[in-house]
Amino acid sequence: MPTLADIAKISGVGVMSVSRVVNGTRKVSRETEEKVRKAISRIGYEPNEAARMLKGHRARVLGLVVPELADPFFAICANAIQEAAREAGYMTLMVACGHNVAVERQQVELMLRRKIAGLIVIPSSRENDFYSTFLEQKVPIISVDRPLENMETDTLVVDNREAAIQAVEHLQSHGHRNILCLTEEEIVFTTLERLAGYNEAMLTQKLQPRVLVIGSTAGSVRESLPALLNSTPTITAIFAVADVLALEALRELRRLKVQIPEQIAFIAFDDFDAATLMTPTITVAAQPVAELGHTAVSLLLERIKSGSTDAPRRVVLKTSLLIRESCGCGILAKTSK
Amino acid sequence: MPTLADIAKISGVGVMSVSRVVNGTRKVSRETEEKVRKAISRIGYEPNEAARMLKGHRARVLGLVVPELADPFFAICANAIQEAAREAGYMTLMVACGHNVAVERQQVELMLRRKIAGLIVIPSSRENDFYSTFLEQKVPIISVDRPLENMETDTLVVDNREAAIQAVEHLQSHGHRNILCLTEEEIVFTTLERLAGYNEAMLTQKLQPRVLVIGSTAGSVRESLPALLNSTPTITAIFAVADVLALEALRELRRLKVQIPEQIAFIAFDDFDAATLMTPTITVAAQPVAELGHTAVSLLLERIKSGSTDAPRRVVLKTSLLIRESCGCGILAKTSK
DNA sequence: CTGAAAGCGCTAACAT
DNA sequence: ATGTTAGCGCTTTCAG
Repeated sequence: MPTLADIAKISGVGVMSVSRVVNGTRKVSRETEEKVRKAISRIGYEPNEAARMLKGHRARVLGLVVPELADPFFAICANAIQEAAREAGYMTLMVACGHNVAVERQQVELMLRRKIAGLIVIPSSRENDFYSTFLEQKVPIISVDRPLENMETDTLVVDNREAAIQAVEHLQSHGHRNILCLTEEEIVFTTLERLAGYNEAMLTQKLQPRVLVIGSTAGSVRESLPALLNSTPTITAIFAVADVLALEALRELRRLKVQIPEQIAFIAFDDFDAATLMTPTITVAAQPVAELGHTAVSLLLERIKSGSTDAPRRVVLKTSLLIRESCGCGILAKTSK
Repeated sequence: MPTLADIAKISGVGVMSVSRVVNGTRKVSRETEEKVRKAISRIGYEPNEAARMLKGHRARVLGLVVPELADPFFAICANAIQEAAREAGYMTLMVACGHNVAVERQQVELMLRRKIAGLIVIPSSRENDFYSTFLEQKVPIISVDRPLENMETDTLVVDNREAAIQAVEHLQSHGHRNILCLTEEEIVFTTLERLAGYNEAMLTQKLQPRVLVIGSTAGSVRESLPALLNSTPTITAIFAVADVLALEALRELRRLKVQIPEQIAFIAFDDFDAATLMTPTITVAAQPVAELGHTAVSLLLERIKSGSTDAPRRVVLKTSLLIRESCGCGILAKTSK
């Protein structure tokens, strides 16, 4: 693999001329450019990025840390991020840390050593002290979907609370008063916000919030849901704060032969594939996932280019309630309960 | 950001001693090690990977090229790859090229400049001449899911043909003789193999293959499927060679109020989420997606470590037919047709 | 076991 | 417009 110097020797010009031709940094005479191009195309040449970076420059690389890629939300978001980064001339160093903070901490340090220009992170947990090293080195960070608490970084989230309120109010508009909120054990920011929205919407209408916390084990829904459905007063609607929860619950309701939306109306978070395939189709609060990714890159690049250390920004994207059948909208003769 | 030399100065030892402590390369006396560690923890130190690489070493980085991440198959595969790479001490430079060869070509060259140690690729097209540069520079490649044609690289695929045969034979065992194969316009390797398997299974039983090619536009199924279902002889079963096709077809069948499996039995490729959520649940030919990812990394690392240029290997993983309801297995009184 | 020197491939900063 | 020089931060090499 030939170096700049090799090309210089062959084409009979100085190294800097070659460098200038390769990078288009400054004017070079027609003929030297010709000579250099000829030499390059003859023996081939690939600039060595490592050498370039030694001059103190940062790599044209963005770091991306997500909890995992198997989850469509993260995957679609990562896809959009990669795409946007690429279009801006950056490569993407990606880590799926398996929801594991130890891995997150270690990999993030490795990214720093590789001199990434900036970092986009969907934090796996509340623990995030290790990101301070980035700020010390003036490497900008943006957190997506969940904030990095107590960190002076840009943040991009969706309006989870408002989305939950919308969903619950919609169920209420169908006459439901006993609405169950299905939430998860692991306390992540988004879940809490949605739960808060649920509570707010219920209390505003002076309704009693009823929350079922689902453990992380697969059979967890199966254990707890049936009993709850038979309790008094009878639950007539369910709001699930995450798609995984919704899927499990729907499987269980299906097994119990519960009619949706007649016996139980249902609204879930996230517009998962199956939502339009099931009978009935599922009404969901949809997040602008790809937009989240693109926006994250824009915000980050802005910081990188300007080098500004102004007060961190918090950008909030809107969700949209996709009304389908499971909320009861498909049913013509809906009697109020 | 302090350098090795800084640490050396502070701790009052030579740079090489510092280097040796940091890398654990060779024996260092207790006390120098002590001094160095102290200095490091006092002012902090992060090795500069770029400088390390200048000595001709390749980066501990694997390249990963996939068509996109929004598709769960690629996402789960990428997830497994990242995980396995990380566990082996490699970072992952990832590109989702949007099924676009031009992007693939360009990004792959950038990876080369970054001195990646090896490349894992799910090719977006048949065009792949640009990968030859890697082989020239002795950077190993492994192609996953689809082979790199005419390239001397390791390949990891699943047995698509056999999977299709299994699926079609299963439908035949239910008495179906008029089985429609739903396939896509874009001619990718996997699709062709599955189609070939379908044809083989049909011809073996002296049955007439019937293939419907679905265009890439969303409404394509809606246009062509209804007419076909009314044609003679009546189709009684469908085999869809990809999950996207299956989803579209299932949506359409649902709209047409076609009973599955009574009127039409159905088997699809890929174990998509919705398969267990729909009514009926969908029988599928499932690929070992995560295993595909892990195996790819193992094979690649083997090459990287050994540096061997032996004949390329082709590893074939088995699929499994997950029998659920849509094939007709749930129906007790199944009359042969 | 330790240190000094050379140089990896490139570019910023000066020369010319 | 072009060439020359001096490093960037590290490790390989060779001497102590």
